Amino acid sequence: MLDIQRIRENTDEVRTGIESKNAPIDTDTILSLDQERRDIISEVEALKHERNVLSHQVAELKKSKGDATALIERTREIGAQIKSLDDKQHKVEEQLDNLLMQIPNIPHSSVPVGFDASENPVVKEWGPRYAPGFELLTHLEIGAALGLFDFTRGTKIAGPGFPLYTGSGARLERALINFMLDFHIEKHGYTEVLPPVVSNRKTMTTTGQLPKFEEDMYKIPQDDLYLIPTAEVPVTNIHQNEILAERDLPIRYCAYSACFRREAGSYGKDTRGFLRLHQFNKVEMVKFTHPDTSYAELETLRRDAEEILEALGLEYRVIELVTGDLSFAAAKCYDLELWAPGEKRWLEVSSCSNFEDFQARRGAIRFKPEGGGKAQLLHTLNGSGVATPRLLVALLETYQQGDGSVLLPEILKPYMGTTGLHLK
RNA sequence: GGAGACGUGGCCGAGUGGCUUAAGGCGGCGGCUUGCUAAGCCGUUGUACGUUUUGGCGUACCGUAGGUUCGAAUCCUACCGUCUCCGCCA
Repeated sequence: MLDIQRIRENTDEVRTGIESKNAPIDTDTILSLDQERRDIISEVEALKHERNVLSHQVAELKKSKGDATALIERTREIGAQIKSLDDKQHKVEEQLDNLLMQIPNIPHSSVPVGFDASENPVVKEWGPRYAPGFELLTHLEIGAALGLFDFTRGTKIAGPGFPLYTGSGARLERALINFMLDFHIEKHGYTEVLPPVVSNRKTMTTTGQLPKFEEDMYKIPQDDLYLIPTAEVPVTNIHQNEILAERDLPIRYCAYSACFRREAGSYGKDTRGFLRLHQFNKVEMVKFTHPDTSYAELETLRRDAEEILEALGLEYRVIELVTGDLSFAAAKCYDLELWAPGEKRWLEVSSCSNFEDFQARRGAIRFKPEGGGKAQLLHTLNGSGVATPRLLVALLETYQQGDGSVLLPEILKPYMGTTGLHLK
């Protein structure tokens, strides 16, 4: 959510920013509702002040056995006016809130202006192109040969997009999760958390999934809960409605969670194998930072994700998102993409974003400045570190051998017990 | 799922319709003292919104939302949460 004061005082800047995200914005309606709201408040507060004064006079009169009938009559009238103005104020505020909640975050000034993903610049490329002297298989062919997963039975159990990992495939999935968690904890100083995989309406609203993207979520109506699309949601809300000490910033959490996405409207795209799933596993990093350091923290966040890919020896590139491709809540975002040699394409495995105070305002996440003064909103950031399904794809396809086996990087040995996945 | 108890400031805790501008304490902050010394004394203390001549002024906030009343932390209703006991359960 944007600061209403910012919309009021820098209307043009806000409008330009929103339009660069290809989102329409009706600032006129917002500003007139804002004005109406403030007018009502002034009026109702004057009436409440009068009522308070008169009520004290009633108390005095009653104490001295005087006649308070006229005063009581007047106060009763004021009460009725207050009630009607209160109702009006609630209605105006509801309309205003609804509009404000629909407005996306404004891109940071460093973000290149562009219409869509086709204009995203590549800002970094790393690693050698893997070119063995044999015909490369896709992860689906490798997995089928080695018995790593079973999409047919996953579909039987739950439906398409819900994968069943089997044997070494299940262990490899678990190994990757543990490897990434340990890496971030030990090398990058994150604190591990293991959050609920469901969240309530308020929590989903803080991070920006609601109210705009209700259709993208799995919902449990009986209990008014949603399955989380990413650990970003519960972890960012750890400090919802809290005031933190400035000296405790930045706070860095990493979390494993299963993630659930309906992917409504994306049928036909990437439906094969692991490329797009309704349920997948991801290690997520979340930061709570001082506003002055959030962009430096975005760079190290991205670096923390890159190091996972480098430790696994996988070729990757970094994309900077143009304004038109930025998500609703993000002010700036990098995507990390792995090269999948079997699929012969780049696969997005991480998204590292700075949300500035957009989520913090929705969730009332603040810090108290060291030298005293008012609590102010902090900045939230998050990045995948990283998502497993596409990581698994790139890993299998990169490390496949000519004989149908897969030779995994040494760094996974402590987690897998072996580096070789062989045909039975 | 059933029964009961309880939700008050950063924390503890008093408060049964107007003398609450939420007592008192702890903690924090500022100052004084420097032979009460792992101390003592004094002062101070939250959030949001509106308004403003930037000094203030006003309004609201005692789990949340309604209601009763001239007036609600206090009375009523619903909901949420915590704790205890019972039931069920990995």
